Amino acid sequence: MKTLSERQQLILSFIEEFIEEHDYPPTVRDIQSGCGISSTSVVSYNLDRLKDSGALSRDSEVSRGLKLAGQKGGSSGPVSIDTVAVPLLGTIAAGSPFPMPENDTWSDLTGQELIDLPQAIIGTGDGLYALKVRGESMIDALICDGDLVIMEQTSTVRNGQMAAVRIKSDNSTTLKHYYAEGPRTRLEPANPLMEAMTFNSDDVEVLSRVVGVWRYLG
Amino acid sequence: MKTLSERQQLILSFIEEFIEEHDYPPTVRDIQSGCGISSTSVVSYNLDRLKDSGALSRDSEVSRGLKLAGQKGGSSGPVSIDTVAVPLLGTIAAGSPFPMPENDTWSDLTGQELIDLPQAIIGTGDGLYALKVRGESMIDALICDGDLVIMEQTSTVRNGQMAAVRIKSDNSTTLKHYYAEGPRTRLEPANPLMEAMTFNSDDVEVLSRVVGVWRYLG
DNA sequence: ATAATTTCCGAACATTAGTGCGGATATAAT
DNA sequence: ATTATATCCGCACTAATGTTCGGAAATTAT
Repeated sequence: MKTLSERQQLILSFIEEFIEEHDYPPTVRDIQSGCGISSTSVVSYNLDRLKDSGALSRDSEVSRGLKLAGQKGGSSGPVSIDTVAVPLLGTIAAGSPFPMPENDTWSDLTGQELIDLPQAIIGTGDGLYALKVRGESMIDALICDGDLVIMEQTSTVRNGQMAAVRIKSDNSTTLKHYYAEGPRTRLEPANPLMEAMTFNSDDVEVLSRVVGVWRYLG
Repeated sequence: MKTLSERQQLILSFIEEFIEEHDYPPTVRDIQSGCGISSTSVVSYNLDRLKDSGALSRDSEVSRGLKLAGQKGGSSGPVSIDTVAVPLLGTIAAGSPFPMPENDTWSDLTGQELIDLPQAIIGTGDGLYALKVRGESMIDALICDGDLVIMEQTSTVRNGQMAAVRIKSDNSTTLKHYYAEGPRTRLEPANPLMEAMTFNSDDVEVLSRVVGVWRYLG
């Protein structure tokens, strides 16, 4: 996709702010003066470019006929808050390969099932994805069948954080609290009743960080 | 306050629907044809009445310069979805009394901390409340320190559901899977490695049903 | 009934606001 | 350099749109 020019980004953010303030979209001339553009035709031109790029839709010959892409309709009824959509990439089960967001996969997330989580408890949601747990293989991590695990794709975690780690020597993947201790790395189950284990640091590979766990009991 | 005429209510609902569909307000003439009104001036007249009654605000000499009263500001960035606010009533820890939403408490929820959960995964949210877990006393239920437990106040649960139950004879409260088996009641820990226990049915009291568990690992 | 008030009508009117067009400038490709 | 291509400029044109106004019709008050 073509990148948006500086002016187009300016226009886009101006439209956002204008709607935020007035609850209706700006006119071409509002954008003109708001973005310091010399001619209305230039605004019109760039609006068409933005339309081509899919950033917004435009109703022809309609004043303020702008709609930002991804803008949800007005809401009544229950309260609305900001949420983040997290793609559900697959399931984890004992023995099965650990699903990871590959670069190829990211671009083709269309049709993926999405999990909506409140932004307040999840953060920005950048690089997050979700996995559904199958089976009881994660009992040590206090995670059971049916749980939804929210993960952040990263290879660096701080000590004490929970992560999906792969033990290269026996090609297994588990969720453990991670403690790098120089040449050795200690992996500690969430269940304090279980024993921790240590490995050579170059034998463990961090695949993703565990951000949260959601268990729903209908 | 003066009651709105039939035509004014019609106009009001038309504006709502129009915004719902287009994401920008209608023009005077949109309203005219949409509500079958003979003259634009009549629309303008009634818009002024609606403005007087506070039902909407109007920007003078601005096309589509309408804003419905009580309309939420437009949202950019993360998507907004319907959510349910659940009050956080307190904490559960080993030995401490189990917090329950008393009738008195419900009426005075002002200032209570609220947890927002997506309606899609929580349901209507009726009678729900949240508790924060302190300590490791719930390990058997695969629940650890810091977890947020979402509960529904009810005294009737179906077999297999997880509930907060009180054992009268020793005045303790735990979270267990509940199985009524005639005169005896079996309580089964979520952790399949642990043993189930059975009690006389009139010795166990169901306090609340466990709807969900949320674990956040910053 | 009569008067006062509200609501409606139709038709202009005056801005507001989207679009088109010739040409100037820039930016990228050959 | 030279051709394409993308942006920009100013201006005019026209459609879209809010407003005004005299008077009719309906509703309410006295």
